[in-house]
Amino acid sequence: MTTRTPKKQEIHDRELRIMELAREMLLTGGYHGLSLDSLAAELGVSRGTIYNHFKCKEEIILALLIETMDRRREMFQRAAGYQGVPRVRLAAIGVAAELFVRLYPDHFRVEQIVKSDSIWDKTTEERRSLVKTCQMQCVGIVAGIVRDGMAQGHVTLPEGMTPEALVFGLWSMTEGAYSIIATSDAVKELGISDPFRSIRLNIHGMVDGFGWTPLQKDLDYHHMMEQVMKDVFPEEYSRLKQAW
Amino acid sequence: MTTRTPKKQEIHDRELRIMELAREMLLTGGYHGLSLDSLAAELGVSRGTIYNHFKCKEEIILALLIETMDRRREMFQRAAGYQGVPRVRLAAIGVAAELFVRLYPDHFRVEQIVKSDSIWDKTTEERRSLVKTCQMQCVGIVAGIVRDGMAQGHVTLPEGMTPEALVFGLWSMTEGAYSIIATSDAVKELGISDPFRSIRLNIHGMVDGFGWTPLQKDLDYHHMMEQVMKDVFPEEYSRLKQAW
DNA sequence: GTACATTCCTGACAATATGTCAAAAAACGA
DNA sequence: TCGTTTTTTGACATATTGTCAGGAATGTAC
Repeated sequence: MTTRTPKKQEIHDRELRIMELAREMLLTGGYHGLSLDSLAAELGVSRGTIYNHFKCKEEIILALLIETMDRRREMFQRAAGYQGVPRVRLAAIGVAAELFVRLYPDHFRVEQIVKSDSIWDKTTEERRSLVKTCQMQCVGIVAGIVRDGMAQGHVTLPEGMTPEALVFGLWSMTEGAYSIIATSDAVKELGISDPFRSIRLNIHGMVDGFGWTPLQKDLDYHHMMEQVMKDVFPEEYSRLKQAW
Repeated sequence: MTTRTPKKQEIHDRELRIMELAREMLLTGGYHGLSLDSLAAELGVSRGTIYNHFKCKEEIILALLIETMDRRREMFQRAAGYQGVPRVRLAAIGVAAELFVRLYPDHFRVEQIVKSDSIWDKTTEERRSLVKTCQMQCVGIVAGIVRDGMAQGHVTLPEGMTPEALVFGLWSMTEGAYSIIATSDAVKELGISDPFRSIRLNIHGMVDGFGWTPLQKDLDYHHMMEQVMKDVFPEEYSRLKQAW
């Protein structure tokens, strides 16, 4: 199916190379660093050929975003399947989120660009809906764990608060934290040596605040998260340790 | 001092008009919506004149960012001066943050653009340091309240967690939430009718999680925040109500 | 009021983008 | 091998940022 004809194969391979190179350029030079002129030159094709693969520059960026978003969803799914009480499974999601952002730090660069620019008008409905689907699935996975916790009587949310609202809080905190870490050197100047640990502590505090058992003081979450890494994300874990 | 000569006054006035119009264009069309060509045309001057005011397009954007950041810092300062126990003062900061983002929704648009684009190289050191100073001052104000709470024995942070780390968590959550609200319609689809309320609940939960007294259940924070609005931000409050 | 100095404004110019498309080239199929 | 289809090309149209020499307006001294 992949190698129907040599030509098809060549085109398919080129698309991969376009995205690889585009990600590199975007990472080093931001939106303006991704020049279709240089991209085409570097690839040894004309600019017209690039437009045969993608309708416009923005479509390339969105394709890059979807690529990593998909990877994150896959990691979330694996984490959610971890054996244990719901709160531990929630912590496993945290492990996945942190591993993801540390393994693919350029993902946030791309996300920022997508958020800042009014690129949505130019892109195809198909790709846009892919982004949204991916987002909602991630939220759904986490909300499912919250529901499990409630069903098992481990946590009761305040009046008028839905599981999705709690997930929204978790999502906001991680999203905001990673964005601040990536774009500001404020964290260093605040004397925060390990911002990821800070966020973990904050999230543990928040979950504790809703009385979700077992509470932080009754379980060694730090040790547990190490375990999750080794059990669920062995490959990613070793890759991260190599990089550091 | 302001009206030294008619000419100086004219130039000064024009700078205000440039920023006003630039903000408008940036808000409606993002980074690319701000075209110096149209800007100059609309203002009835040549593009060269714009460059007499600002070194480059990015400087205009940064100037806009600083303008609103300054306004937020001023609001934070007022909130921190509210009479009450530290936790209530912290809630007052929350009121300020929420009022700010609702009164100046375009601020986040500008912030996203600044974060996404590699504009920092092009801008002057002077403006860049203004941004950072403003950030650090906001954090400092909130961290001071946390320190007050600790000094008065209302809260004890976990081993190895600094007041700045807690502020980092609060900052992340609000930053992330406002960014998600502004750029994704996910919140609506999640059935979250009032995302600002959701964030308030999450933050209350988090502060509760650290055992900061008086706890949420012992004080009517909802009523208290209404009071803060009327006491500390009467003008902003009425302006918000008008807009809605 | 006039002449001179200074400041300010202009619009053409260079450089660099993106996106389009007719025509050329290559690949395919019988 | 030859006609058909697909793919690639590069010139073109259009738009944008930033520069700068020269000209216009303004301020100043007498």
